[in-house]
Amino acid sequence: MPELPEVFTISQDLKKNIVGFEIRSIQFSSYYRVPDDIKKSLNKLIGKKILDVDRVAKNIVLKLSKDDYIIFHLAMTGRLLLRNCRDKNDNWVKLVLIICKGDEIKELRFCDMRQFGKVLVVNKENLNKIISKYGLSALEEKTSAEDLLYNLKSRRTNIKNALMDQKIISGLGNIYATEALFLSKINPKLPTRNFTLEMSTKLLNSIRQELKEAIKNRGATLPDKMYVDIFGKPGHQQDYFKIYLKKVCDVCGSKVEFEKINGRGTYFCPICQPLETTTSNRNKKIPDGQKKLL
DNA sequence: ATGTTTGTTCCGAT
DNA sequence: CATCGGAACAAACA
Repeated sequence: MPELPEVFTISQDLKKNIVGFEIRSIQFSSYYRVPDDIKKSLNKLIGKKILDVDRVAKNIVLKLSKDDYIIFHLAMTGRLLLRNCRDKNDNWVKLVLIICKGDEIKELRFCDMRQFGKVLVVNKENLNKIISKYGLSALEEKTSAEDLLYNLKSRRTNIKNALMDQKIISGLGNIYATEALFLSKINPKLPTRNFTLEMSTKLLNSIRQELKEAIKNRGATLPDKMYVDIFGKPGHQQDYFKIYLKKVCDVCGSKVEFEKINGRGTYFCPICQPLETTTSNRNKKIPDGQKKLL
């Protein structure tokens, strides 16, 4: 599940709890198919100190001494759990960083049921290369509605699909893209080509509102309980979903539509988020006679 | 049993 | 050649 709010929560908690620790050893699970070169580069990090923890898009980045960085991407079902050595085993453990600070020893366990998650060791240069592949940062103040509009217009697809594209704007996944579209009353199937600055502004505000609320609530844990924070605790944003998993629209009471859009389950209210641009056209522009090429 | 599932990457089609 | 969309990746659950 980890989308930006979940990754943010994990990264923030790690920063408070493991900065200053040193990597003492690393354990790999026998079934975890990690490439040998990554295993090797991880093993070279033994003895190094964790200087900082950061988030880049949906990646968690541990900054180590001497220009080394560990990047975790949790994909769909990845977890990072901070445990004491005596704590009972966790499910689906891929690898464990055993870290210490003085006499204090802790384990950072990277678990992943579906094994889509990734771990990578890079230097600053390669980290920057990875960072540069991502699009706008939703939470950064300097990201403007004009920037978003420009990126959206560069693609020929629907808005839902565009929001999921990390090269356009990074951090959103299926849940928060769905929620932000509902908040801004935009139909997920609306072509990005039809966007106006007014819509982009509204959308960016909704994205920020949604992400900030979810961060405050420490992310969302779905009924499958896959996402938990580093202490194994669920988030609470699922209690504040406005459309995701809903049957009835909170706002107007009509039946929520569920449809696969680009392969991803999407919830939307056909009344609050009409596809026809009849509502909210306060612009004086004449609605463009769109060619409906079939 | 078949169809779902929070993400990303790759490949084929256009 | 660039872009888009779907399949694949793997495992558990209903």
